[in-house]
Amino acid sequence: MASSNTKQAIMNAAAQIIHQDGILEMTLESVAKQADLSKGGLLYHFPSKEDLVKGLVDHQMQVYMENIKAGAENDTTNKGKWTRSFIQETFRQSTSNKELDAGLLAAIAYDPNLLNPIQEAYQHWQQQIEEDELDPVKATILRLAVDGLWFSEIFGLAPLAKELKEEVLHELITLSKGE
Amino acid sequence: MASSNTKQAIMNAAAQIIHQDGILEMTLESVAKQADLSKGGLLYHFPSKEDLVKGLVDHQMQVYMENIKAGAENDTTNKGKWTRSFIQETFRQSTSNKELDAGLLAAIAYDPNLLNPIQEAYQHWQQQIEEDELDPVKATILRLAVDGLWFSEIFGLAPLAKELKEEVLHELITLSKGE
DNA sequence: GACAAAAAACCGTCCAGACGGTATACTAAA
DNA sequence: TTTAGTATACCGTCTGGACGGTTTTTTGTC
Repeated sequence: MASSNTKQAIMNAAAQIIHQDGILEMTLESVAKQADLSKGGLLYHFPSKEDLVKGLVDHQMQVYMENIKAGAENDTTNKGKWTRSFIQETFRQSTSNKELDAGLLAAIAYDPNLLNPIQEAYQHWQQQIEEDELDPVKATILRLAVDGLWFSEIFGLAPLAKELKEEVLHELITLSKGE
Repeated sequence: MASSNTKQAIMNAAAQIIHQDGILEMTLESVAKQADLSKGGLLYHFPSKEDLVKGLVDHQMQVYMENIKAGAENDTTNKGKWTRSFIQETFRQSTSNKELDAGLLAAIAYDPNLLNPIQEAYQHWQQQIEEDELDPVKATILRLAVDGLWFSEIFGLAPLAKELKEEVLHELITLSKGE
């Protein structure tokens, strides 16, 4: 119980360091310090650095997956429900949740294999989106657009002004309701 | 003249290692070996590792910028020319040029500040796209969609099948020609 | 064109520091 | 007294980069 909280604190600390100072600054010591813990204490919860990165990715992905599934299932309109849920949830993650960003970057830096769970989830979503009672090409463009928005936030590549961002989201949702 | 070739070879080597083995494997020694050079020789051309990463980013961005500018200027239709050029060139980069990917990932890992030139270029393009005689929201969505496509290639997040990818490109270009 | 001198390109070794991880000791609660 | 959790000390390895040297290319002069 303390264990679970500490684990969470450690992952938060790691994500924050990655976000602020870059991946190379995320050392066991720096994470431990940020989480107000000793290196030994950290290693008790994550026996290796790879375990830490894996923990980051897996934990964030679990939430991400559950939310998208729930969004699709609770949508009263069948047509485009997966596309819509994907748009909503990815938009939300991209603007508020920096931990998934950190996990993504850490994973590709430390070991591309750690991306596997994310890649599998995406494969599944892409399939749902292509079979969403919409034109597959247009639906895919909607998916790519939110991904692009997320991308722009991660790397700071002309992230959209708040107002434009809201308009883009609104338009994407509208388009997800079909022709 | 040998200098220029060697520099290019070194950057190629660095990009290849990043792409194959990840950022952490890109050490001065591994790059030197891949470029068929000694560590001393490498450090002659790039006095520090940061210089190497900066070189990667700057060189690739220069090409990227020139191509987008040229594409817009050579477009006979005024409406949507920047959006179209951005789509074309980013699509091209995302499918064939892995060096910009490598530069992007290396930069964010080693020092987020190294992303500045890319960020400035994007800011400029975004502005052109918003003033491209198209609906700004729709034009922005097109931009984001190609970025999303690039994103999907970098991280392997459900990269599109070849055929779908072509259809998406075609549709984006069509949409860039206005309502 | 010959050739010395200077500059450019390149090599291999060495080292201080940082890092991941182990071993072990401590502490508080049950 | 056991055990989960934390702390401290320590070790072996790797890495960036400094450095002194060597080879190759260019340049200036006759």
